Order: sequence, then C-alpha cells, then structure tokens
Amino acid sequence: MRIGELGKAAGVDGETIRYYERAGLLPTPARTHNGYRAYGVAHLERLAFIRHCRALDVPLAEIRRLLDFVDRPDADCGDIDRLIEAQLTRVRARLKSMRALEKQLAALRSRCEAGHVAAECGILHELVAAAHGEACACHASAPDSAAGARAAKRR
Amino acid sequence: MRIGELGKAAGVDGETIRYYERAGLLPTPARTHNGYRAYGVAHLERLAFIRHCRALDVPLAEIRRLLDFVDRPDADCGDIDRLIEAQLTRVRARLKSMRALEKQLAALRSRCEAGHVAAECGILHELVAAAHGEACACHASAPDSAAGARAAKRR
DNA sequence: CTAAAACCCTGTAGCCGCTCCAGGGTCAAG
DNA sequence: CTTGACCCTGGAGCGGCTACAGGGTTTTAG
Repeated sequence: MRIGELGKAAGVDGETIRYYERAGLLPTPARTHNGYRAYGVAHLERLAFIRHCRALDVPLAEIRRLLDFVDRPDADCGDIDRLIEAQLTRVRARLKSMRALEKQLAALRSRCEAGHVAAECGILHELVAAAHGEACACHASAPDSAAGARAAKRR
Repeated sequence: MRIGELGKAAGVDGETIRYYERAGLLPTPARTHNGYRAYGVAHLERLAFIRHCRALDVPLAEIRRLLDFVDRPDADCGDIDRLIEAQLTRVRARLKSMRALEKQLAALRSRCEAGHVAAECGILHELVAAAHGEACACHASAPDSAAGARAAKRR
C-alpha cells in the first residue's frame, strides 16, 4: 500500500501520516525500490487506532502511551483506566465552560437589531461596558469576567 | 501606568500585552525616559475589551475587526451582528461534537475494571476494535467514525 | 510514443495564542 | 552597595497539523 491509499483507507491526509511517522506514532515503513513508503495492514490498523483516539481528542502524547500498551499486552491496565478518566475530566471541564460561553454569546446577539450604526450597536455597547468593569449581559459581575478569561485559556 | 500595573489591572500577563501590541491589537504606547511603556486609561479599556472578547473565544482577527468598529462609530453595524452570529455558530458546532465526545469516553471508561492486564483491558479492546472497523461502544458504525474524526478536526 | 496529470519524496515554514527564555538595563528598599 | 523587583528586545517552543518549494516517478490520455 502506498501512502495515498493508506490515507484514503483511513480518511487521513498523506502529509498527516508522514507527520505521525516523524512524531513516532507510526513505525517507519519499508520502502519500495523508488523510495516510496510501503505500508501493510498493520499500519492501517495502527493508523485507525490513532485516528479513533484523536476523534476522542486524546493528545498525541497519550496516544503514544496507549500504543505502548498495545505493544506490551502483559502490562498493568490501571494506567489505561486513569488515562481515559483524565481525558474525560478534561472534556467535561471544557464542556462546562463552552456551555457558559454559548449563553453569553446568545445574550449578546439579542442586543442588536440590524440596520444600526456602530455607535448605537447594543453588542458593541455591551462589550465596551465590560471594559468599564460594569456588569453586562455576558458576565454577571466584573471580577468573574477575569475568571472566565482564565477558564477559556486553560483548555 | 507601567506594563505590570496594566497587566494586574486587566488580569493579563505582561508578555501577553506585548504580544497584543505586536499583533496590532493595542496601539503602541508612549515611552518614559528609560524606555518603559507608559499606558493610560484608554489602554486599560481597550485591553479589557480584548480580554472580554477572548473570554468569548472570539479569535484575535475578529477582535481586530470589532476594534475597528469601536474606532469608527459611524459604520454600519450589521457586520457586528454577523460576526457574533458566526461565533455563536462555531461555538454551538463545537459544543455538539464535545457532547458526543463525552458520551463516547464515558462508555469507554465503563469497559474497564482496575487490576487487569492490558491484554484483557476492555478499553484497549474497544479502541483496537475500531481499528478493525467494527462497531464499538464509542462509534455506532465504522464509516461514521471517520466523520467524527473530521468533525473533531474542524474546531 | 509522448505529454500531461497524478502521485511520491525531503525539508522547511506557517498557523493560533500565547508562554518562556536569555541576556541585558533600571530603579527603589534595606 | 547589594539585592530584588521590575522593565526591555529578540527569538524559540508548544500541539497538531497544513502548505509550500523543488525535485523525482508512475499512470493515463491522446
């Protein structure tokens, strides 16, 4: 299998496959006489595994650790447990801040009716009000807006 | 006001302020005799505005556009409307895929009880099963798992 | 048979939004 | 007079790709 075929089979761009190889996630494949990468079924499996984990938003570093488990089937499995648990915790935290975000944006949007001029735009007014530390439709109180900013940062 | 004070007032790191300046979001401030940046209230306002938008996960490029509106109060406001609408759409799409993600991870977690060895780990089995294109606790059917991957990519 | 299109290779740079570092200067307190 | 807190510039690094440039090879169409 050449890189294009493998890519098509796994739904991944060829450049990304080469990137995974450089990153040490995919073993270096054999080469044909002309230097093209030659992949086997094992590679496709491993690549599908990686994509599946990425679909779960698992970072590449942790995928590397998971792949280690795949390669050493006699290792203790508690670590896998904890890894998934940690990922779930991350995702839930992010979900929470995203839900708050949606509310804030929805509130903002309702402030503006089209056809205005910027000076009278409710959205802009709200955003500028935040700059004065006033309570606004987005953030209940000023000190908390800073906390929101911090929450958004630490995804 | 020096950069440290400004940073404290707005809850932003000094390095980030300099970054915003380089990025063209904050106007270049005056300098004191020794070369230190000297900020006024206008800078604090503008910085707070930026942080507020960032808390709403608005990209810097769009914040730049919003700041243009702040500076030109006679412009048409429909664009602001559309900008917030687009941001809301982005956030909602991301929310949707995150919710799916949470479900998948929760399902995965329930597959494993501690004390096992990797070879018998339900989580690992599920993840490997995906590599074979089988239906798994995470993804109802194989073809859709590729779609999930694509959705996760395009945040 | 040939020319064009489609694939492959390597290596490097860019994206976002910061964050951190090295290697220096400046200033107030103890 | 030293210590420590602050400030400066310029550059590199993060993650997870993506997009070149500048070459080579293979496949397909005419």
